[in-house]
Amino acid sequence: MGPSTVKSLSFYDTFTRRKVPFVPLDKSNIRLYVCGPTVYDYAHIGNARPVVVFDILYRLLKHWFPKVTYVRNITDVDDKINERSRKSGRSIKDITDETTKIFQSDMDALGALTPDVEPRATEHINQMIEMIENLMEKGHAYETKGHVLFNVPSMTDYGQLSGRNRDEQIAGARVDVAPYKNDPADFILWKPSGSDAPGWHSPWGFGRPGWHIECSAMSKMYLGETFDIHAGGIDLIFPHHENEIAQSRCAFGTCRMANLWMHNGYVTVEGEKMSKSAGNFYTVNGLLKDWPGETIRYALLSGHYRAPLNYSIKGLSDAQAALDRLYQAIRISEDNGHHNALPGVSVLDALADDLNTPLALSELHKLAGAVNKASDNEVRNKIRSELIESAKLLGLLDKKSEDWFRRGALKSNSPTSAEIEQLILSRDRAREIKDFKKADEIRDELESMGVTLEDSKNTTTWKMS
RNA sequence: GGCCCGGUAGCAGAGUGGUUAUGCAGAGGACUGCAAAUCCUUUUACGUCGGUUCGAUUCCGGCCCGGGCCUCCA
Repeated sequence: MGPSTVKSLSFYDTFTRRKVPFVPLDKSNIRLYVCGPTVYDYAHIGNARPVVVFDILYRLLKHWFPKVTYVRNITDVDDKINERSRKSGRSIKDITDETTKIFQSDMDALGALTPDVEPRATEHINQMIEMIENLMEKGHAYETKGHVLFNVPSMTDYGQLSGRNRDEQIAGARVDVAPYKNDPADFILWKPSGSDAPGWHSPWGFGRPGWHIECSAMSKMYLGETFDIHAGGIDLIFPHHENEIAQSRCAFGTCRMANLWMHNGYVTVEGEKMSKSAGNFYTVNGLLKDWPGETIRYALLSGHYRAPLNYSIKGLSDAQAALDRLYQAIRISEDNGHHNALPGVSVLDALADDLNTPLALSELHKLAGAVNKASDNEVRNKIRSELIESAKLLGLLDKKSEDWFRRGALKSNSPTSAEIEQLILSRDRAREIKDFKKADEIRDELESMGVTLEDSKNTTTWKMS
């Protein structure tokens, strides 16, 4: 082994369909945009995947560069929201405000850092209108019957991200072409609102924006006309990101919107794609009632972000077991001085190579094994610090290990800590007088309450099993 | 129809042209009053048929199987 060398960052770019070295536009400020949620319902585990995966990207970039600006939008104007409002009788603001709050606290529970900016679409209507006017002036958009549409044929190299030409997509279209479109591929920038939908005054009458324009307008506002990385779920490649590119590049006259496009794979349930429309989804909020957020996070990281991830309860319990092992390694030497440790090179390398989180996790386990095996205290503490610093990059192991193992608050029927400590004391007394029958009875009693004891040389610790 | 991904041991899941992934589960052992945790040893692999090669799970091609996208979608 030579001296430890850290690889440079490289990521798979959807646009060029290959792994490319990361070359910042501006080393002093890395600019990252990730498509955020449409706030009308609880986030499901599939919505959480890009949040967690690109949270690691954010952490990694922050480790590499002095400043990163991370923008994740909140889509709070959308026909699905309108429909939810109509059906529930609740106001749109009520729904979007509450859903946003739940989303933020759920993602927080998953250990995702808060983005630097979380712009809401409804607070950027003016920027969108401005951009649409710009597109019209340049001949890329037209108005018809209250709708403003982007004219796809006006952009000669449309379709590069998704790798399909215009004829192909028209030939394969599953949906009838709206009669007001000049070209079947054209898409909506602005549409009219009646009394039943939210709207804003615009040069084209009272209306609301189309789906794609918010990301173009808000990324421009916070990150500029061209920025480093644009990321999101794989299903956003077409049409969402393709159309964002069309809007931004045509409005600004740039040759690219983002330098690098990253997309995470789907989460499946029982091998099938999970989606709100299919109804087969697990919400993060629901999962948090049964599992620590860190476990849910670990499970999301156990597969490579571009590969499909099959979600299962088995996967969660595997993740929990894996975290138990990591926390156990930290636990055996809880209070030692910090060593100003740096993340392990192997962990950094794994993440630097297109966010290889499964490999990074395995390196964490190797470090944990090294901690367990270390005979020298000094060495053990050093590796332990390295483990903790490495895990930070993955947003893991940030709790006190005792808190991790005593996750009692999760289950309402669990005994209190005081009750457990009391029983342990009784058992200790029994053990002192070698009444092992009684000692074992007490342990069995605790076990039946979900508490596992661990005797060490001079003390007994416990954990929730 | 067009385009794009995969198929690795019991499960999950990396990776590599020849050398241990990793976690869980299984087997044996150490430690323990007994356990738990930990440590040691250990059993199951690379869809299929060809090609390139001294050598392929790893590269190339055919085939089989599975999945996704083609204007709701993370």
